[in-house]
Amino acid sequence: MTAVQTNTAGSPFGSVNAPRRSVLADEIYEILKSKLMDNVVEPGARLSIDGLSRDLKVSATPIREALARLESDGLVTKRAHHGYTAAPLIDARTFAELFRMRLLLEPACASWAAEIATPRQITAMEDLIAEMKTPLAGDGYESYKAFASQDAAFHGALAAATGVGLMVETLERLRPHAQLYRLYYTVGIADDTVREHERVLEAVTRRDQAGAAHAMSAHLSASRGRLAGALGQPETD
Amino acid sequence: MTAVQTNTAGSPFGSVNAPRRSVLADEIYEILKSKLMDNVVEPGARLSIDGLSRDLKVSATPIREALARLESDGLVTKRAHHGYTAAPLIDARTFAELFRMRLLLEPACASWAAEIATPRQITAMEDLIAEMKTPLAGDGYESYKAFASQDAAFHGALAAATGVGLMVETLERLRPHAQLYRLYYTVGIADDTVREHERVLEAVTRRDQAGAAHAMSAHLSASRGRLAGALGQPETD
DNA sequence: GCATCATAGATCCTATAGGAACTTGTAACC
DNA sequence: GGTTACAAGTTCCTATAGGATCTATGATGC
Repeated sequence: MTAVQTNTAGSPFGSVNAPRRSVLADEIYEILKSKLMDNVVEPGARLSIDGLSRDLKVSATPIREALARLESDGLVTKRAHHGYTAAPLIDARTFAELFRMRLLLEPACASWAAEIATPRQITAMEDLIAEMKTPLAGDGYESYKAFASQDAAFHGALAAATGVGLMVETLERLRPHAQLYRLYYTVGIADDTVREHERVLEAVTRRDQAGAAHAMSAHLSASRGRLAGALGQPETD
Repeated sequence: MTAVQTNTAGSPFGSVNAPRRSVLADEIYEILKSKLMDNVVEPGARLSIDGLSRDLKVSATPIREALARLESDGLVTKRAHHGYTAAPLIDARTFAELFRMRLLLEPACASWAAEIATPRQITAMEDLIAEMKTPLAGDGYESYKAFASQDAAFHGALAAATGVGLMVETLERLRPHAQLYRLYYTVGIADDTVREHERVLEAVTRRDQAGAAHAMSAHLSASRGRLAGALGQPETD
């Protein structure tokens, strides 16, 4: 945890001359959420309120609020009088549940998107796929993280193309990519993923709902198979 | 804490002699969550931190924490420097999305439960159905609330019977019954609901996965039709 | 050597105080 | 009558202080 005080104005969070559009607690929330999603804070790591207060040079109050929100988000766990801990790394059971839910939700998501996605949304998804084809710069860990981020962006854009806010929220809540991205490090980046995304988007583009659902189902099953090895378990089906 | 610790008669949180298993912020969270889920706090109502602090006779700190958690839960909304508001009543769009997601999730839920529900879990669901058949005591509003609570309990038990924690969480997060129960007041209590629950459970009991899914799908479609009138919109499909 | 107890330090939790921001009411002006 | 400016009151937000709880370490007794 490094100090955030980078501004000569004395405020940790930007110019004192600009009107505040958010409050400190919101900003702390975003900073901590980012660190948790990016695994800058390791899964299972202790999060000390006093420590964060010192590091971020703010009082405990906004820290507590931010952590309370993150608890409800499922990103941290809290034990009374003991403090907060970053949610643990995904285990085999959660992995299985996660893919089971994804295999229920995301083919339907693709099908719905095939029904009503706008040309603009489709173009945006094409751009995301093109971006995924660009060789990634940087060393191993960072490139896997970037890949996972692109992967997540494609799935997120597809959900948004359904126009069903509750689908977007439901998938966001599962946080598949934040939970799975570390597994990419073991199994490597898969060109297959990009091709599978392309097949999903082709079906969406030609308004083939069943095709989109099938392509997404195949993508998820393959993804599960690729990642399962990283968990030290063989694929079960 | 001195005021609460020495105040036996007026303590909002029970006996001062019992060891505290939770902290004040947790208890405030439960109290407020209960009031929001039960609509004791009206949808759209202002929630004043200072007001709650005075009413509950605690400082603003645990109030703020509890509200922060409830914001992430989706039960309240917050505007910086303006305060918190109870989440608004369900509108037609959210209603449509809610049933769309339920029709995706809950037939699968019933199917999964048909696969692995234990006899004990099935018996518990039978008990819940029997309870729903008991004529409800009390006046209109309270009986509709009780009915909605029983309805929710049956669906919750079914989700638990899948053994998939993420399914339980996902359905909990949608909070269908807390959002819909007010609509029961307009359309009345439906004996059909009980019969539909019975059909779902019969299929689960005989391990008929497709039958369970179909029965749940029929139940949700019928429920949607019954409740849609209360929204001032005709059923669209 | 092991178990128990006491102590110190760290951390968590809540109350309180003070400043910032917002809302409402009133007076002055056109 | 409508508009603008200002003041007062209310509420939100954060820092600080103090007490409660937990953890680790050392001392003592068996």
